[in-house]
Amino acid sequence: MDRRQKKTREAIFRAFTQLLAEKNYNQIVVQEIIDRADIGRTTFYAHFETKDYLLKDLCEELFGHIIDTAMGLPHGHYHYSCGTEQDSVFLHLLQHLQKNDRNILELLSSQNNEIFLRYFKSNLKKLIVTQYAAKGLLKNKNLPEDYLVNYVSSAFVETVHWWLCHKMEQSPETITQYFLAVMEVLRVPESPKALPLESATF
Amino acid sequence: MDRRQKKTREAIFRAFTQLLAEKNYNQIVVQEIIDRADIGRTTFYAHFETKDYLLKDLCEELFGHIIDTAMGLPHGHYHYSCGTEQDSVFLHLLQHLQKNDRNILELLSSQNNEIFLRYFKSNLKKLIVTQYAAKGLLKNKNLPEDYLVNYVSSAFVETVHWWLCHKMEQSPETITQYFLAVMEVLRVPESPKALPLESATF
DNA sequence: TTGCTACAAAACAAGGTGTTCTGTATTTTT
DNA sequence: AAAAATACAGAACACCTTGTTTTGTAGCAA
Repeated sequence: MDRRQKKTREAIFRAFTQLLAEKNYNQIVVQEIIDRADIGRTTFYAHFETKDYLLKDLCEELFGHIIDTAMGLPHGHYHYSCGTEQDSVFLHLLQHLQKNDRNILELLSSQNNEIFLRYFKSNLKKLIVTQYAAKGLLKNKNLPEDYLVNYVSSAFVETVHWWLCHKMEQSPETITQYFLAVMEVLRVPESPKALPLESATF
Repeated sequence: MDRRQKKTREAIFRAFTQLLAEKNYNQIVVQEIIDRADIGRTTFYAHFETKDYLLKDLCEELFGHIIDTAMGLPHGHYHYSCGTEQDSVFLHLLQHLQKNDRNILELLSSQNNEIFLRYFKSNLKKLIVTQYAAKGLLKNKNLPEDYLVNYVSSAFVETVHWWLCHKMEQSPETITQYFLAVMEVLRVPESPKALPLESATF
């Protein structure tokens, strides 16, 4: 790829990312991106058709990268047993996030977080499907499989969101424990018969 | 309230709701709302400062109404036990949705569903806090309470979303069962010691 | 009736969008 | 190295949307 193209593209991404961390997506105007990236108006439109496509491309780069890395992990043997969830894909994702690769945390914590959490969830679903559902690991005679795929993805993304709202004070291990705790229901497809009601009673 | 004001306000809401069911929120321009509501430009701005405030007011009317109704239910005694979850607030919410009061389903199913699901979740959180958390029903020694509030709210909204995506083919009772199934973990704050791993192994 | 209020219509400036044109610099091809 | 292709800058543009202002009319309430 032409060195000029690459530089321009990166300048646009950088400017856009900065702006997204500062203000609402809807309030960002193309001219601001152009000014901050210090490029010509024509150049921007030569690279991206609209602001929406720019966002799409940015997200694909960001989450594609994170998820692909997680997918590349040795898999198929993520066992949950108290204290030894070291090789969970989820723990790995959290650790990856903590590193703040490509300043993704600024985006996930900004006022635009819903946009990015949506992309995150969308990519995570693909991961859940290929890593778990496709291997029959999400079979449950009481619940539809796609309901569970959506459930697991949402729960994880919401866990990440909660973590970010708490300024990531907890360790990735602690957060993984929280998540696995609410996922525990997946381990026992049969309703437990007579367990003591100790907390919530719906 | 002046009869004219009321009529205008309703005409704007009606036009806006129609447009939201048809196209993306960002692509709706004020002039379209004005044209469809058949009012003067000045009149619109006399009622709503911006399109965003219009959306906010609409959502407050819609979800405030639904949640308030649910809050008005006799509460404090929603017990889960197989087959008798008839008086769950959640079941009641689903039944209320099914009635499609104020055409809320069109909005929740439209391409703008994320906007409305967000408002839904926000109001639902308040309900969860006042109906459950404030009464100590969400205490769990392993998980923070606000984590659980967010978890329950998200899980329910995602369940509703899943239901809508499946054209609401299942009965509210079935959906309530799905939801309560994944909420089951809240009933047993202690990790079960040695249950057989039958399905997912994270 | 007398105000008061809501509304309509038209015009307006300001600002954003996406395109076109011209000319220059950089990269790639021959 | 020369030639051709490509990426870019800058300016101008037609067009659209926004939110306000102005003027005049009709409905409502005291």
